[in-house]
Amino acid sequence: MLTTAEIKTLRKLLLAWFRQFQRDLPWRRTKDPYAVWISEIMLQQTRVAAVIPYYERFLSRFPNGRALAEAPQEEVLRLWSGLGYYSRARNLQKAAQQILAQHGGQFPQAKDDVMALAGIGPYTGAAILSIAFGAKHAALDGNVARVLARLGAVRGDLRESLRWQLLQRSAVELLDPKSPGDWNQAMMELGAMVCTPRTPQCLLCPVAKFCRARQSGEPEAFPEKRKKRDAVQIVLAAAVFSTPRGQTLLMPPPGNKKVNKPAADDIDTLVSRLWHFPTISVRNDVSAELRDYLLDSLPAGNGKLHLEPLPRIRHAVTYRNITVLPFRIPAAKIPRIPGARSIPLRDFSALPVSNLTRKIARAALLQSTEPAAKLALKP
DNA sequence: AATCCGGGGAC
DNA sequence: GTCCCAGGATT
Repeated sequence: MLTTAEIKTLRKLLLAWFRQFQRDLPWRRTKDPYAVWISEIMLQQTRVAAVIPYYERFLSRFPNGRALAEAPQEEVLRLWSGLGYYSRARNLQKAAQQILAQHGGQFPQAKDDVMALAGIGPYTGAAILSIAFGAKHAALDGNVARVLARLGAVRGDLRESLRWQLLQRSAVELLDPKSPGDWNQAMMELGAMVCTPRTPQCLLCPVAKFCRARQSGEPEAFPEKRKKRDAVQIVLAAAVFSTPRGQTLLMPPPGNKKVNKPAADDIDTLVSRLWHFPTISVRNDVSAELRDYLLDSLPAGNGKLHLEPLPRIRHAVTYRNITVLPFRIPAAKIPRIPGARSIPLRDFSALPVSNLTRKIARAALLQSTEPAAKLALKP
């Protein structure tokens, strides 16, 4: 436990450090609640470097809540394509529509109203309210939890309910009531830049003298590592149709089916419910199973299918290790399948796709015998 | 309380 | 290869 005087000193030291050394990030140049909101959603479980280009593009395409609320969902997903956790984008637009309908397009300032928005939980609500409105809410995320666990030498799994509540109380106690937004960002910045998971830079830490983990001699021993579930191996086969003009075929986002518990190799889930190559989960004879699947889905009389194996692709999502075996299928024209689209293999920017689909397209391009394709790839 | 959802940079 | 990231929704 820290004394009141120690807490005041700690606040002063950390805030001074933050104000001197903070990174210049795009969302720190504004207090517009809409912009702060977009940044906080994008930053969920996603690193700063990955977010920056998406943030810039998204705000330039959707400058305000109304533009976001009134856009086609596919356009929102298209701007999110590649960032992952696509329910964030779907919830983001839903919340924009809530704000338009219930708050006249103005981002709400009451905590209950903010927490009622789709995709906004305890962390994000506190972050937006403190940063955009200066409200006194402590934001507890993974970075802050680690910093607090080290400051107090907290043992055990931080995500455990009671322990998270303990950390939440610590966060509230330390919160600087004079500048809650800067304080929350300072705690996160410290966690991201100094008090890092593996090798904390205690020599650079402005509050090291208050840190019990440092006093213990092994700060990196906090917090306790959490155990992960065993990985499942999955093998998929994907069809990459290819016309002389460089067009290929993508299947539309799968509709929402009422499956309680999808299998680990459920294709709809693995393609993130976005546009995707014709894909199946395979067991034994890969090309034969893919051929059978295609002959079933294609209109009759499409002739013979020539399947050329492409280099295999590795992709990891949560607990799944996916191997994709792509096949290039030369075709004079793209077969007509209801809902499917013909698009250039070289440019998927018109449709929302996951990075798994991008990887398959890239493998097909690299393998292409067309010289121009290789030249166009490398900048 | 557990599980799931993407993806990749840092180590 | 492993870890985990400015978490939230769902069950």
